[in-house]
Amino acid sequence: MSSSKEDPSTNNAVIQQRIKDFLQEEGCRLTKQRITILEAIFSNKDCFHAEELWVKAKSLDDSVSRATVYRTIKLLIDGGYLRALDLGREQQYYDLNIPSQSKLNHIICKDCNKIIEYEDPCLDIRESALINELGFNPKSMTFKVEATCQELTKTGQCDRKVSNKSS
Amino acid sequence: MSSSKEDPSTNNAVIQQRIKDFLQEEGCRLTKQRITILEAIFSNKDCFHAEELWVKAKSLDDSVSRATVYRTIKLLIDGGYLRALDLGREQQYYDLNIPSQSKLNHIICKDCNKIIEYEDPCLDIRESALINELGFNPKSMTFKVEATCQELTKTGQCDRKVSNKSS
DNA sequence: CTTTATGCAAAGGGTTTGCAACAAA
DNA sequence: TTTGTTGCAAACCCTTTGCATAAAG
Repeated sequence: MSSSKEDPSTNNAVIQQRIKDFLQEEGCRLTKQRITILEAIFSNKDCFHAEELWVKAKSLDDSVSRATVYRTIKLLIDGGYLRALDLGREQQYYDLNIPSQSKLNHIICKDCNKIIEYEDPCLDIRESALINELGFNPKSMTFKVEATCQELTKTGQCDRKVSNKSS
Repeated sequence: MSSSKEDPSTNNAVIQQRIKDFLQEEGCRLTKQRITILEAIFSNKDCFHAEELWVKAKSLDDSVSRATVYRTIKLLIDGGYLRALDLGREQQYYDLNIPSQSKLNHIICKDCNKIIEYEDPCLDIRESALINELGFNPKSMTFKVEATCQELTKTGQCDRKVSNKSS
């Protein structure tokens, strides 16, 4: 019951199909660029920004332009399939907004610059209750932590960081 | 003991002086523009963005330019007196980074577009512990909630929102 | 006086948009 | 065919920066 791998609602192929259905219901066309961008999104583990997504999509189909990536991202956000994260000023980050896959909380490692997503249901429940007491109905919650890596501090390297010993 | 009004460390005039001292120690000059911008910052209740601060400062001294506002903000962030908030993509928000006054958590009201700051020590403690267990030393934490206003939903208006009955 | 700070306007950088060509359906 | 979509490049918007002038110390 705690395994989500068998849960069809978390199967990427199923979700991808659901998004395609959504697009068609909306009267949008399933262009090869949009399909490519979807594939690029699902090939990402966690969150990503537009430029990353464009590079990935472009590697799958060279005809994909930045503009289409931005337009598709907006489309998917409107449909509720992607979520914007506001993790930094430089560029917007996005991730899949599938309830069973959404990890609302982010650690930005100041050492390796990676963004680590993690879940904390306690946090969500507690904050929902608290916000509700303050007179609001929460629609989205994001928790961002900037941190340094203990492993890197202790051992001089960590799994997340590409080894910088050689070179 | 729970009153912070008498605590000299939270007295705006004292903090403002401390910032001036800091600037001089750093070899910076106390120009009238910087002093004006400081006054504008302290006349704000909660967080603000650069444009708001510029408008406020300009109303106090018409000679203050946007560039100087941005440069002063950066100076104060470097000194640890202001903090950048990353509440949205459009523009950067800032607030005073005085421990006793810092409210790390923000509700962005989707109805009135106001940003409400609130404190939740439990949240900070819990998350610090959790992040630490994950192998990180947290340096900064921000929690953002987008929400709708219950009062506005129920009564058609709320105190935060400027009345939209007339007009 | 010396040196830092300022205002202005132009440059940056991510994102959006107008438009003519293009391709789903 | 028809209508929505694309790529391109220009436009946008917030923020930063180069430079000549101004002013703090």
